Amino acid sequence: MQKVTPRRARARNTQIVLKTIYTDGPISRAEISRVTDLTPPTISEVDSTIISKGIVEEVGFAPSSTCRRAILLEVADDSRQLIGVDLSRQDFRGALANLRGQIKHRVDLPLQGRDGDAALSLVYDLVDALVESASSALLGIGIGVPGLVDASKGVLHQSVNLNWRHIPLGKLLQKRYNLPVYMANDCQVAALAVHTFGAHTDDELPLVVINVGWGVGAGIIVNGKLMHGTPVGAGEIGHLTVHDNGVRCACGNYGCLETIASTRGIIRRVKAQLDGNPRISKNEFTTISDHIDMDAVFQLLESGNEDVRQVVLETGQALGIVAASLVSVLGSCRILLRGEVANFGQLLIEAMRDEMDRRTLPTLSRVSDIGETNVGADIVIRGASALILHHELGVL
Amino acid sequence: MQKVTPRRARARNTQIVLKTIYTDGPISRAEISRVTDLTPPTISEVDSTIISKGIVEEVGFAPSSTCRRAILLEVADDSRQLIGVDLSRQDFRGALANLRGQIKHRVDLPLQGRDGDAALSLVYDLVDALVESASSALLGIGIGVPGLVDASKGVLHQSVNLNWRHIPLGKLLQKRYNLPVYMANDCQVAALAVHTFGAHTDDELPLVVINVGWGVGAGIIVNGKLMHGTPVGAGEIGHLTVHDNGVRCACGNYGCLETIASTRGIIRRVKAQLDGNPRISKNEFTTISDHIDMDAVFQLLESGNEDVRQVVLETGQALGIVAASLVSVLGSCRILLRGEVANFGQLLIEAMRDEMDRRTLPTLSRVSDIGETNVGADIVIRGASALILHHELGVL
DNA sequence: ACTATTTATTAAGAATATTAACTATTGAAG
DNA sequence: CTTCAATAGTTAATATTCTTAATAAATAGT
Repeated sequence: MQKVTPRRARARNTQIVLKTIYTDGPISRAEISRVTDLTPPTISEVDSTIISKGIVEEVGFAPSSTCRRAILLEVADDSRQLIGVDLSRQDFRGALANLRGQIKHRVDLPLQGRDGDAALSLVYDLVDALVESASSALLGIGIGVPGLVDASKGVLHQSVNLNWRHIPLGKLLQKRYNLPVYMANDCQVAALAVHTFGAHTDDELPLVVINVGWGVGAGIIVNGKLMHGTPVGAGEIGHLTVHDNGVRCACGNYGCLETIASTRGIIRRVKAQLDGNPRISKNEFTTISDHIDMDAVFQLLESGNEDVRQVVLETGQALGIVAASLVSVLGSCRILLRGEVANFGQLLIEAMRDEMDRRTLPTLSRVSDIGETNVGADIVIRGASALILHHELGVL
Repeated sequence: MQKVTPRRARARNTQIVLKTIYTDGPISRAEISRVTDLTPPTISEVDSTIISKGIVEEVGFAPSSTCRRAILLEVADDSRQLIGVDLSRQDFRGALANLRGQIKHRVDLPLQGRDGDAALSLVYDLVDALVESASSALLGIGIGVPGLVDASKGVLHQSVNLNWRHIPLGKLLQKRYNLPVYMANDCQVAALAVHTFGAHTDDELPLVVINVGWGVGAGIIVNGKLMHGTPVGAGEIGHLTVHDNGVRCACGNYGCLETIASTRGIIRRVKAQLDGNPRISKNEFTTISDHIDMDAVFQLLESGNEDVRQVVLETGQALGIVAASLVSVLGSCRILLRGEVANFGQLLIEAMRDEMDRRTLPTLSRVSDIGETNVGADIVIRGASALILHHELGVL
């Protein structure tokens, strides 16, 4: 708990005003006053400071009748830039985004198998290039990274693929660039992107974004705040057991969600199905089942292959089991899928929904939702930049 | 988001000071200043107001050498009273508690099958009696009630046994007694009791209190705050499926946790085991298996009955499945059992632990904890009074 | 008695939000 | 064209609060 000084009080009220302009703008001072319950003089004072900083600008007049026209204020979207970094792929990606999370400049650096210090130095290269290209003042650096992240300390405890352990990435970058640095797990950051830039309207339900890729993880937002876990580990659903007698997982247990609902798991099962079912070998994509990748799986599904359909349904069931857990713990929530697997569309989602309904209190599942994310491919980069928005401007 | 006025800033800082005295007291003004980072004049000012209100008092001097002795401040435990009400039992119970949650006066009113308006009027009788008996100023009314509660609106949406639906209990009581009223689900309130009055030291891990009684529910506290669900439903784990081909549950699904890990479920299974195993009928407690209750189950277990032991292990496994879900969603956490079932002790807990370990990421389960609550029989009453402490005084 | 040291209070100063008064703008009515 | 009602926005004065700086108080050792 932090004490409240007049300065902090002002900072907080400024955040409230800024958020109001960000979400409701263009908006007049008088209207801000009504919405926030702050008095007009305070609004004027606060506005004059954020206008002088260039974050907000006057953009014209509101139409009016029988009285003075109101001056409309709007956030100057390009007055600041955010550096969003996505370290969850085979290539390190980063971008400069504006205050709306719109990407202005992109940098991709192929990882080419690097890990450890070499990978770290690639992060520096990436951010160097972005800082170099910035066309307006930088508000900070946001990072989405796979693995266990202690967001409050800026420490990446474990990232298997990068062979990083207990890297104080936050401090390292903060010192090098002298900018605020915020980091979180890539799944969490993706959830933040949906929450901040997504098209959903109701802010009520807890939001869960499940990422199904090489591994499986979830980002959870409750009451507009990211659940980090204390200190780490919220949303680590990939190793929840979903098949009592399933295959062995790298974690040592059996039947983890990742063994079923991950690109690896799906491809493995499709292969197994096809191998046991030689008639399929006529299909051009699968003459040698070793060549199967997710694209091949999608095409097989589209061509009406029943084996693949079964695999997709199984995947949905596995995800449905976990969805039931999420709903039981968090209460009714909105669950969104992300990753290549989302391309399975309604077939997957309906299987998931059925399984969830079967496994959880009807009262809760009835008001819960399952769908796909609508943010697009840059979801992690944009989520990472949203981290900065949240912390620096208090926007949402 | 609420604007910050000087008045609110002061209120917040007062809360910080009060909390410091509550948790660290007896403590001197100078020490409070160091801990909270507020300056000595502010501390003096704030203290003088809460001392004049009687909530805090000077209780002597700190031993000192070579300098002026510090005056120690302490919360006047009995300067205010809290009304805590537990509506989750067959009799309605309530009590007057002091600021430490120590119970000063108790009222029990047998429900005798009443429900609906008759039950509501019994609540009035209960609170009437408590208000009557109050020996110092009342800070508010806290209520723990079974069912789905919208805490922010004070509405009880559903309480099956009481046959209540959408009762605005908060408003009703607030009007009748003109006191602040806070309510939450009985399981949530129990978690709050553990968090506020329990003996655990680290405030880090999320805390989950699982109540196993006629039904099963959990209260979840993350970062010192109760998760309510939005608007309701967090911790409703009773109807998470744990047996794929289990028995039918009242909720319409099959194999819910409640069908296994509840007093009903346990007694049902013990009966079934004994019925299929006639040699046991020699046992005096079970000559007619219809007479079995939880006491009989405990005695059978103590006498080394293998069937009952199996039932307990199964119960632990079912709870372990749910524990795995909790840990996967929330991250590592401390899970405490409460209710009659906790009497099974280590046998149950170890079964639960084993199953959880088998079903969740070792990194997370390793730093998670399973145990029993240490608050005692009045846990709901005390938790309900803790609700008032939190909201009115900001203590924890 | 004097001093060093810590505690606590008092007095003055700076920041902030509020109230009340005032100016500015706009379309419509006279 | 002037006046008026209504709303937007600013200015000046006031109150609250936290902070800094100065002051008083207490205590054990010298």
